[in-house]
Amino acid sequence: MGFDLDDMEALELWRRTLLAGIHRSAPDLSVRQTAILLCVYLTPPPHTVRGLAARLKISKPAVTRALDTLSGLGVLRRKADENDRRSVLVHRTVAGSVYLSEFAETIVAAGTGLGSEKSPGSDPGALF
Amino acid sequence: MGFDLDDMEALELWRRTLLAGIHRSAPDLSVRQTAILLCVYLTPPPHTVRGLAARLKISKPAVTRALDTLSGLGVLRRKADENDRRSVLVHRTVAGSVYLSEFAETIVAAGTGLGSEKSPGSDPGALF
DNA sequence: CCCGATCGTTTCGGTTCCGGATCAATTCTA
DNA sequence: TAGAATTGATCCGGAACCGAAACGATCGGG
Repeated sequence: MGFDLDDMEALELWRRTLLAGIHRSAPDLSVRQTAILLCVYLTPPPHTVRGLAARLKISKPAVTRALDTLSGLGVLRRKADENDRRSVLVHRTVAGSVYLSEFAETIVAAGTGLGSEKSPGSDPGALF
Repeated sequence: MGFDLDDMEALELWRRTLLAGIHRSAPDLSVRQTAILLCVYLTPPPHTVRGLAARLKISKPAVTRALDTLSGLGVLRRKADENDRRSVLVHRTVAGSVYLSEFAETIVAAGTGLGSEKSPGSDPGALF
């Protein structure tokens, strides 16, 4: 699985993806909201408010508000923990899977044909 | 330059990078501020307010305010256009190059060892 | 030399987000 | 079972951001 990415390609990948995301009419999430969404979908459950706050090193109210927004969009779902009813478990949704699939496609599309742009005379190690 | 990235790897790359960015004590830029910074550094000059606004499809005041923040951080510099003094040209700075170099390293670090995590039994095409 | 067009900025009103403190509900402990 | 601890939500004041509209400065055509 040759996965290689030099500094310039990394920045160009990021630029293209952000550009595509801003252009997209879909509700664009903030950095923290996106991070929460990715954590819920890519790391093993269970996911609680305090757990997400600790993992992202942000405050609990910030997580609560982000969950309000994300669940309002339908890409996430809150569910009471039956074993400890103080806790709230965060679950995935179909809409969230669709959203992230499209987001992944955006990133991949931004990365295609990225390694073949090196101008022959450029110093391969210099960024700027 | 074999650059390959499947959907799951793309999302995981994004998650790790966002996480590292949030943890970093450095002033975390918004999505649009980052996009402006990357456009200035990765696309050929000249860069004007209206040009950036058009490229990012955001309003001119949003660009002006982002330039206020970014130039305040020292990662960008405004300079009057001598040929057309209505225009403002946006230039790079050393601090900006340093900032983006570190950002690029963050992305690359998030991407290292990303392709060797496929569990053998997983359906390679299914995201969730 | 104007007068319209264009540029970036500022003003304005409104929305969103933040962290600390606080709260009610629930669980744990002595 | 009473009190301490924990969890998530809410309140609060402040900061950041947004787009539309208005503004001054500048350029260009007639």
